[in-house]
Amino acid sequence: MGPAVEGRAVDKVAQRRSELAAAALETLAELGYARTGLRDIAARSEFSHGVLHYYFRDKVELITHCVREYKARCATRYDEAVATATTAEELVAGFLREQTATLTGEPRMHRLWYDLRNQSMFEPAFRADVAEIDLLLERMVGRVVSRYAELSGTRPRVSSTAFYAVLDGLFQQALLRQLAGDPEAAASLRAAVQEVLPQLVH
Amino acid sequence: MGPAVEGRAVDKVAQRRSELAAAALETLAELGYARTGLRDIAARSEFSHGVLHYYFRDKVELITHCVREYKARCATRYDEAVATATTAEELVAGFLREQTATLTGEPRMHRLWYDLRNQSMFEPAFRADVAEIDLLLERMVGRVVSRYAELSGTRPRVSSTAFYAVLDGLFQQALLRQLAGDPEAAASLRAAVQEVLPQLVH
DNA sequence: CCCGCGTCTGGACGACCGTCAAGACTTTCT
DNA sequence: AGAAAGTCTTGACGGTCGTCCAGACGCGGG
Repeated sequence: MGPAVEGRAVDKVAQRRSELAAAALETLAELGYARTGLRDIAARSEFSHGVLHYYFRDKVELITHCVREYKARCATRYDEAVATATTAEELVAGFLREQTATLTGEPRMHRLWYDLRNQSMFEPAFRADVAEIDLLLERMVGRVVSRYAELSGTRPRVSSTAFYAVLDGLFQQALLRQLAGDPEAAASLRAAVQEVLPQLVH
Repeated sequence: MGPAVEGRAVDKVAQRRSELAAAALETLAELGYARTGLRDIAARSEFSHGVLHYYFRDKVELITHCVREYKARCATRYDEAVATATTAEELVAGFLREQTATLTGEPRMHRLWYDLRNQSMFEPAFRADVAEIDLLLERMVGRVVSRYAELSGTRPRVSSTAFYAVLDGLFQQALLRQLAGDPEAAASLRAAVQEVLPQLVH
């Protein structure tokens, strides 16, 4: 029979799905979407490849589930900096610290995000989830910007949509350089943001 | 024996390589890197799949050659607008016209570019070519910006590297929306650029 | 105890992949 | 004309892919 308490069963299944999704994320971050097979994912977990179809209908559902879990981690990255900063300079410093830390610390995770976002341009099945995460990220940037404006007594000169796109473009260039082995990548991202940001909020 | 005049032979071979590269570009733009096989490419040409290894050592060289041909087309997109504009407003108008035209007219080609640029984050074999194209695009943007500054009697407030990253970020967001079927994608790109640009050059 | 169910393994399937080689066809030179 | 070189087709190769399935394993309830 199934588990005595249904809630427990759901939890157990959900936990295993989460476990497998974590292995999938790690694999995708290392190999990229184009080179990742289900056997690669299973090899990074403690199970065999067959179990993936026990917990997920197919590959698309597995990756979709991955992306959903990934989302939760990302979209709160700067919230602490927003909450603790008492001056505009402090906020910028906290933002830059966090941004460069994630650039050098988790570059593989970020290239995965860009990879999946690109896949959504080809594969409609990914579009809804990608758009949702993108919106979360945009709002996160929006919180930073509006707090900055508040602290500095100024106001944003551009919409938060545009702001997010701008910062994302700068970050993506830095990520390309970081992954190409450029040791100056983080520093020049810092410089570029400090160059651009004051122009857009003043 | 081979052709009588070696120059002709090279031309012939180069032409066929170009022909096959064009078919490859079309296929990649339609299917994306992850889903494109050599047989798909051959099917879009008038030859069979075996010929690809006659003209290219392997898949990587084929795609690399594609990307190199693609580069030539892209990096001069705004040059005419730069050359003909006599006022700053005219230049902006020409830039925006060209940008929105390419967004709605060749979205598949642009998603391919972003796809390949992302692949270079995983596959070192693509890095050199991608970096080279990115540099060409950056310089193209640089020409637009410096001409704008010249015409308007102002000066750029940020480096051309940052400028390129910013515009690229805006374009990428618009492309995502365009491919998701948003009919407002081009209009909001226009709006965003007009919002951001004056802040960065004034 | 053993039965039944949830869980997991490991192999098999057909399809597709990049690569390659044998040979047919075409063109060019002697 | 005959030979040789260049060009292209075809089919095969070993491998990997996503998917599926028969069965083994563990475990709690009859």
